[in-house]
Amino acid sequence: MDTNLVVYNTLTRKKEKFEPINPPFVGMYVCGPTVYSDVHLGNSRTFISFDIIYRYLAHLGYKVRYVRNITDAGHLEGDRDEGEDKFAKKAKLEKLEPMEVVQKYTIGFHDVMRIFNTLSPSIEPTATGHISEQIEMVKEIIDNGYAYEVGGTVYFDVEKYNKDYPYGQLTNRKLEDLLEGTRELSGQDEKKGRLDFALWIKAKPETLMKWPSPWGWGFPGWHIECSAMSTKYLGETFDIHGGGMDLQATHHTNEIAQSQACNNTTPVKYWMHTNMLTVNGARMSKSAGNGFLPRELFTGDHPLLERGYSPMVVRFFMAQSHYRSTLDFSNEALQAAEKGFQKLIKAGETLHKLTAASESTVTINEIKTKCYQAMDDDFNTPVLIAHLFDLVRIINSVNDGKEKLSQSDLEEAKKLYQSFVFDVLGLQQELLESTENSGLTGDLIDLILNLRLEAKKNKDFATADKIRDELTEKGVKIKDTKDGFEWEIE
RNA sequence: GGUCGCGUGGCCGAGUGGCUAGGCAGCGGUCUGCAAAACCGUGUACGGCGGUUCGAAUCCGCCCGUGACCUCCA
Repeated sequence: MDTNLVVYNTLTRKKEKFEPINPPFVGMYVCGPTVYSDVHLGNSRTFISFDIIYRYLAHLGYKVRYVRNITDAGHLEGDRDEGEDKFAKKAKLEKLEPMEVVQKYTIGFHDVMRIFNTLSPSIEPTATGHISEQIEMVKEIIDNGYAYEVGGTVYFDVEKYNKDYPYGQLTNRKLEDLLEGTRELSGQDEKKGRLDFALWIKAKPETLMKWPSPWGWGFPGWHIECSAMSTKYLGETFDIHGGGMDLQATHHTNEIAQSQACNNTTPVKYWMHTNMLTVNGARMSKSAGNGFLPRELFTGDHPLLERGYSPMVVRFFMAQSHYRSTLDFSNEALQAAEKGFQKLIKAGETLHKLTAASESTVTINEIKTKCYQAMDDDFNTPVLIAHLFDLVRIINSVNDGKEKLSQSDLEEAKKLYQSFVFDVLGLQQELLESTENSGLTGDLIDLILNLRLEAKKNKDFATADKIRDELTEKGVKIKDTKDGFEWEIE
């Protein structure tokens, strides 16, 4: 199959035509969360971005195997292979078993993903579930001469590797430059090279999460899980590997080195990285303490938030910027997104009430072409949304009787709307009022508004306005129509 | 210090060597008893200074500002 899709490849720093290795199949691996704490909004952005990418690939007809891991072991506090285990630390803090920590935050992560309407990956493997695969991989790397063991810990020999392959390729750096930015080895260090990193780490007596291995009891290094699991489920070379930009320099660089050293082949054809979410211009991060939890955002329970914003508003807000751009968070920007989102969704409702004319006065096909062009250009969702607002204008104009759509164009418009708003962008209608509309409350509001209608007919505008003002104050928005009214609860 | 970005009208945010991005807000109009919604019209934006070019916000150079990574974080 042939498409016009072009993707930006971090590896080459260029946009490239997307040509999967085994079409129509596409293998995509995305680095998932380390489940030792709540995911914040910045994390969510990456997964929402890749959700849209996944959805669009599927929409184009690719058979995508989407693998997103759960890191539930082996992630140390520092990346110098000497810090405390993140799970053990959290477990101590919360007086839990490490696996209880894992369970708690895995469930929390899934909840957030569901609320944001992201599709589940095809496979969601865990590090602890693939210890033997990781051990096999480490053995292989040792056999190939790119790793060495010191007292139960196995290190990757970066300088050796760099003689054969470009270690700093992903971030366009030379080994010398990398070495410069690294501290000297201290007398106590057991690694040979300053850039060497652990593939397998010897357990200390107090280590809780540990497994037997050829090098004694220990646990895997952080990077090896992704190499092992991507190889297992997607093969030695697969199409897309994604993750946040912050993983590029260390995690992904090491991942490439490990896979290459083990399998003797380049692991990934297209590397894709999403940019950071910022707050007041600075990166949202756990350590900076400026990270929002999704829950705080929805309820507005955060000092920086004026009020809450719904999950779909947030999703729409994110889609309004390109995944490779930073996105800055502010109340003003969110409120603008909220209005835009509502406009888009309302037009969708209007679309289904339209009646067809004998012929069209506007063309839908042109917009459709532009929508595909936008997404084909490295998943350019902000441009896609701009075109969808052209469709919105047409829908509303037809509704106002100013433009006309033929039956076939009307069908085309519905299809277009469904495809891009719901299937690709993954937005949903948030009809909080729908249950209320059908209940007693709805009946009562209809009753009141019918009384108001009579007042209007009698030119008793004082009463009519009073009813409207008071209902508005209670959150019932009223729109008068030609021969009646519409209302909705805010 | 090294690597890579970014700087677009009131706010957010795309983009292209010459042709309207879009959303929100504002202003004027249509509609309406008045509103709301919708629609129409409206903004001569691209950090600064040079250079290339018939033409640059878009390419090049320098400068200023700012951010990310190089140390845990998507």
